[in-house]
This record gives sequence, structure tokens and C-alpha cells, in this order.
Amino acid sequence: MIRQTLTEALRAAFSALEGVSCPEAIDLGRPANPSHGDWSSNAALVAAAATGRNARALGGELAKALSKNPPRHVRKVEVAGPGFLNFFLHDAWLHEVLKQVVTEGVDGYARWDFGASRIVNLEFVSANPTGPVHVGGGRWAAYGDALANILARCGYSVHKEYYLNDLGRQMEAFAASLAARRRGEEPPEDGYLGEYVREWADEMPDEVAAANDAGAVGEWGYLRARRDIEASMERLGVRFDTWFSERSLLATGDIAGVLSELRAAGVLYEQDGAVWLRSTEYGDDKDRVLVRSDGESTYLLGDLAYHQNKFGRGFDLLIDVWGADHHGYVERLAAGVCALGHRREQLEIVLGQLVKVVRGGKEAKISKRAGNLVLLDDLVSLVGADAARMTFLAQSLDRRQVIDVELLAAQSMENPVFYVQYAHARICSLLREAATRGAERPPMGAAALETLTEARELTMLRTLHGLGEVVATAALERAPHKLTAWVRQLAGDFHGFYHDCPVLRSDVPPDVRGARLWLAEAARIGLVTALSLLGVSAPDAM
RNA sequence: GCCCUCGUAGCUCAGGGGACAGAGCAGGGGACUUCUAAUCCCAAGGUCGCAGGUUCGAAUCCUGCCGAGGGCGCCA
Repeated sequence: MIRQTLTEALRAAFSALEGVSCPEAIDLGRPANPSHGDWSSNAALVAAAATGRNARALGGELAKALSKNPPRHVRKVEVAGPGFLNFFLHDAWLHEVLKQVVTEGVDGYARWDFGASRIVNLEFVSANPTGPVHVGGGRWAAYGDALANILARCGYSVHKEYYLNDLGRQMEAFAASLAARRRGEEPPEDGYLGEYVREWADEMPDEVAAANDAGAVGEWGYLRARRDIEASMERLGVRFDTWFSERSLLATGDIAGVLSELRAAGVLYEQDGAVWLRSTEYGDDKDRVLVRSDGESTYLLGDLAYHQNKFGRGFDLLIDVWGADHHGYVERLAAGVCALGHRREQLEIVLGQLVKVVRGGKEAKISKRAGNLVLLDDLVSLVGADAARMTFLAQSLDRRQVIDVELLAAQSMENPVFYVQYAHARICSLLREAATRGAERPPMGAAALETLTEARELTMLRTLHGLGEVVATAALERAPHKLTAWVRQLAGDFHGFYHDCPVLRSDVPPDVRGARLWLAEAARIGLVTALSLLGVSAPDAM
């Protein structure tokens, strides 16, 4: 709102000048240094560079024009440094922010509709159904779920999906390992050595084991693993709309279908008895095999059929969240999707650096096949779903995350999640206490918001003002961790306010009390909104 | 050899063209008869891996080097 006011005022100021035009996108920011005002723009610097004029002089002219006819809430406009335009505002702009937060509430504040036309399929985790989910999988789960929430808040229609690779060599190796363990033997080479295989083999009903049928054992094992994975996701609070089976693609003929579509498109050829996709024509660095010379289809063919199936279900944007170890696979899948007639932008692969799992300072393997698993369930039961999610969402996906389960458990009380949740509980307690004492909030229209002039109060309102932009950025950059940073900031602002600004104390004038109660309510709205987007609970009491 | 990501305070990380680089933890010093001290405040801590380049302006963009992790199958 204020941003728009200032932008328009800047445009108007430019239009009054000769020989200079306003930069396309006006960069308007909130300077870190308070002496640089409440808002600041580099428009003069950019425009000066484009026209060869002196930036400081141009800025001076703009500042003069803006000062003559100041936009709403603006107290003073200065040119500073090399040519920055600094806007100093009356506190009233923040009081309006407060009004807006409270009026729009948890459902409406910081909500956008720029994604309203997009129907998104967001696929994440998709760990093979050959064992429990390890700690590393939690990162994708927390990330994907939070991203889905954030996209939805920006208007996107989001569908969360888990792809089950219930076909192929991994499943066969898993079945063989289960069967071997049941017989009391070691798993075959390339088999699964994890301890859970032993446990599950013991669980297997006699009739399944006795049938001595690889298919039956595999099917039992698949369902066992799938149940386990679903339960782990549930414990972390992550629910998928669809659990999509790779096998179903065979049954529906999608795999054969995509092959004939590609053939019809003329992008296939045969060589050495195999069927190849001419993926180099779509940016891949070499062509890829879709059907091996032994007649088996490759993983890529299945994946193409799967992605084509997603498009067939009406999604116009597919977002896949993958571990960075699959980075080399991105271009070939994208090539295939383009060969099927889709635009490259319709497939977006988010790559996240892998989690390094450490136990008491020593690295733990996180491969199901090598054994020695550290399970997501273990982490969740040690620190709880909220702390686990907050930990996963505390940093950028671009950065490798080191999770030391023991250290996390030992320091769980220091987890930032409690700092934020405590702020929320304090607000709830404050509002409860206010009700008990009969200190009701006045109607918003009658609240003396102009009494909010303390630095603590204004700082918190500045932060609250930023939520909308943070949500939009988190959505567009697929970066939920920005919201984590924001909510910690808001919690810190509130704790500071709470410490310095009494609300219910008897020496607080009633109009100030009323305004502060509304401010607390606004903070509560901000905390609840951000936490719910992150998938973290906001307890009323701690 | 080629490709991707990262290198910021003792540790874990934000910031990713803008004006003096921020937070948490650890360590030092303070603040509870008051609305929840799971809190707050103060001090201390940095050649933003190194070297060039682009720019009015670089932690941020480009190139090279160094270091860390991951990937380069008719595996999945």
C-alpha cells in the first residue's frame, strides 16, 4: 500500500522533469540504517546512469518535487549519499499497517492471488518404498509441505504428490533381501542390509514367506514400506493428496502411450538394439536410452510417462523436489518433456543439497542399502515434529544441512521453534489475562493507535508490514526458509515489546492499553500465519 | 576432465547489486515482589575463501584459482 503510494509519487515526480524517464522497475527498499529514512529508492541513481546526468543533482530535483507535494504519510524527502532518495514517514503509516493486519486477519493478511491461474503439481520426498524414511527425507518433506502452503497462499492451486517407485530392480533387490533374511541368510549382493529388513522379515506372515514366491514377498514388503513411509509423513504432519504408483503406469498403458507419442513426434531412433530419445535436440548433452536392448524400459521412460500423466491430469506446472545427487538427470527429463510438446518452464526441478547425518559428531551412512540408518521417526520422536520442521526449514536448500540427531535432541530446548512459539503463548496468555481483568480491546475504530510511538512498537509494525513481501518472495523463489527468518524476527520484536511495554499494568493509560492489546493481536496474527505456512503449531500456552 | 551447489563472527546460519555486513548458540557482564525469565539488555567477536574484472556502487554479478559436497550408465 505505502509502497504503491511512494512508487506513484516517484513516477509523477519523474514525469515533471525534462529529458529523464523513470526507470521501469522502481527499486524501493527499507534501509537498514534508520538515519536513511523509512523507505529509500535508488531511482535517481539508475536514471542518472542511463542518461549520463549527475545522480545527486537529479535526486535533488526529485526530492524537491516530492517535498512540494508530499505523498500520503510522507514527512520529509531527502537526497543522500550518491543520490538515494530517502523518505521519512509519519508513524501513522505503521498504525495503518496495524489496522490492515487486524482487519484482514489470519486468513486474509499477506495473501496473494498472483498464482490464481496456475494449477501446480508439487512432487516431493518420493523415496523408494523399500524401507523407512531416513532423516534426510525429512528435509524434502518439510520443504515441500511448506512450499505447498506458501504457494497456496499466493493463489496457486497446489497438489502434493508422492511418487512410489514400486517397480524395477530396487524392488526386486528389496524382495530378495526380505526373503533371504526370513530364511536366516544374508541378503544378496546389491541387497538391502538395513536392520529393518531383518525386523520386517520376521513380521512377514508365514503364508507369505512360505509361498516362496518373490512376487508375494515383494508385494508384502512394498505395502509394509509404504505404510511405514505414510506413518512417518503423518508424524511430521505432512499429508499428500496423491500417492502415485509407478506400476499403475504399466497397467494404464501410459508407458506404451508415451513411447508411441514420442515415436510419432519423430524424436526416437534405434541403435544397437535399443530405442533412443534424441534428447540432444532439446538441450541434453547426449541422447538417452528409453528401451534397453533386452527390451526393458529405462527409468527415464517411466519418469516421462509419469510426467506426461501429470500433464494429462490437468496440471500446467510441475515442480519436482529432488536431491542434488539427481542433478545430472534434470536435463534429460526436461528434454523428454519438451519432446512431448511441453514448454521447458512447465517443468521445474528444485534441487536441494543432501542432508549429512551425524551421530555424536561421527558421520552416519544414510543409505538404506548399506544399513546403519538414522530414521526420520527417531528424530521426530526425540525433538517433536515442530522442532524437526523448523530445523529443516531454517536454511536454504542450496546449502548442505548437517543434522546431528543426538546434538539436536540434547539442545532441543534451544531450538528456535520454542522462541517463536513462546512469543505466541505469551500473547495468548496476555489476551486471556486481559479478558479476566475485564480489559477489553476497544473497537478498532475507537482504538488510540496514535499512542503507539515506542521504538519497540514501531519496529514490530515494520516487521509485520513485511510479511506480505516475504510470503511472495518465498513463493516465487521457492524459498520457505525466508519465512522462518521472518517469524524469528517477529518473535524477537514481540519479546522486546513485551519486556519494555507493559499492557495491563495499572499505570498504563486505558487508551494506550487498548492500542497495545491490538498490537499484540496483530503480532499473534503474524505469528500464526507464518507458523501455519511453515507447518509448525502455535500453542496457546507453554 | 566436464557439470551443479556451497565457502560470511569460535560454531550453526541469514543477507544474494545499494549507503556503517546481521541473528542464534558458545563465552563475558547485567535485569524477575509486575502481563509467562523458554524472556530482555550491554560489551566483545568479521580483510564476507583468494586474485582479477564489470559497475556511480560488489558479500551479492562475471572469470580464474583454492577448499568442501554431489553428479557425469542400455542403474534406479
